[in-house]
Amino acid sequence: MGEPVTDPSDVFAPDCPVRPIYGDITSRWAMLALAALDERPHRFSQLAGRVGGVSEKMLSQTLRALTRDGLVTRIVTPTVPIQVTYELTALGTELTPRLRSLVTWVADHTPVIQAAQTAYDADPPVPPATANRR
Amino acid sequence: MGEPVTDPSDVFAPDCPVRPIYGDITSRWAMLALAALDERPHRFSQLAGRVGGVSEKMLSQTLRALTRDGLVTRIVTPTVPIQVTYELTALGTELTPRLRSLVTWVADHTPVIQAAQTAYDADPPVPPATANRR
DNA sequence: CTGAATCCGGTTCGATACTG
DNA sequence: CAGTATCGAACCGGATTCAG
Repeated sequence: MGEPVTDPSDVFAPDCPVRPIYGDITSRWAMLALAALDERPHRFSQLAGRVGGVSEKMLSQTLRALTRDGLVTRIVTPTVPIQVTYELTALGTELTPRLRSLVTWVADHTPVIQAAQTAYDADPPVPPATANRR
Repeated sequence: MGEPVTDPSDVFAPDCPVRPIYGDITSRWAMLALAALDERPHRFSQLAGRVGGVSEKMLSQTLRALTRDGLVTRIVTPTVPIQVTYELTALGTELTPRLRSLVTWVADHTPVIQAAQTAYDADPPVPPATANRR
């Protein structure tokens, strides 16, 4: 009966609660939004401008997820037109250094990694042998 | 002419080379594969068993990307049946601590974050007020 | 200005079957 | 054992449109 069905605290378990949260945090735009907010609070449109390539939809969606996770605060100033500012919460501030550490590492090693990619692409291991040589 | 079109070294630039690499590394299964390999080398089927919920296709695809990035080594032992072992490269070993730091943080704060989610869901900000109150 | 809602094509994902 | 081929299902993400 009481087996090691799946320990919720085990990241390797399919239903580990850490997975979805990790997904929120490492998502394509979340990393950039958090990096921007780590510099200083931003308004929606400022973020949209800072995070190159993001659509309003994705930005909105990303910010909502981060706000829901308690990493970002959404502050509405009832001016007219209305104004909304986003800033990191204490929790968010605690997280960003680790995220930055990761991003920085990747940035620092990008040349090496790109070299590895080029080498790999130049001589693809186990090439499409099975692929129909039409 | 020569404007600050987009600085490749700027993560906020849409074409920053760091983005795709970052994507490889933080992808849903990459994090788990790297975590497993950080413990010790694994064979394909061992990884498939360790990483709960991953399909062979995704595992294969993930490992190929990591290998291409120079983070993982693929070692083929021509026994019969053939045997393939994956292990971290020096580069990969350098990366995993930062990844672990991130995962550990999330794991440690999962309760708090889940509480935030629950609170958020209980009282959705700007609820469908506009939604037709028929 | 700040988003939410909708439409919708393209990509990704997972399950299964099959090959070397 | 270690993957690849295939196919339908699910999700992602952009453009557009509209409301508060």
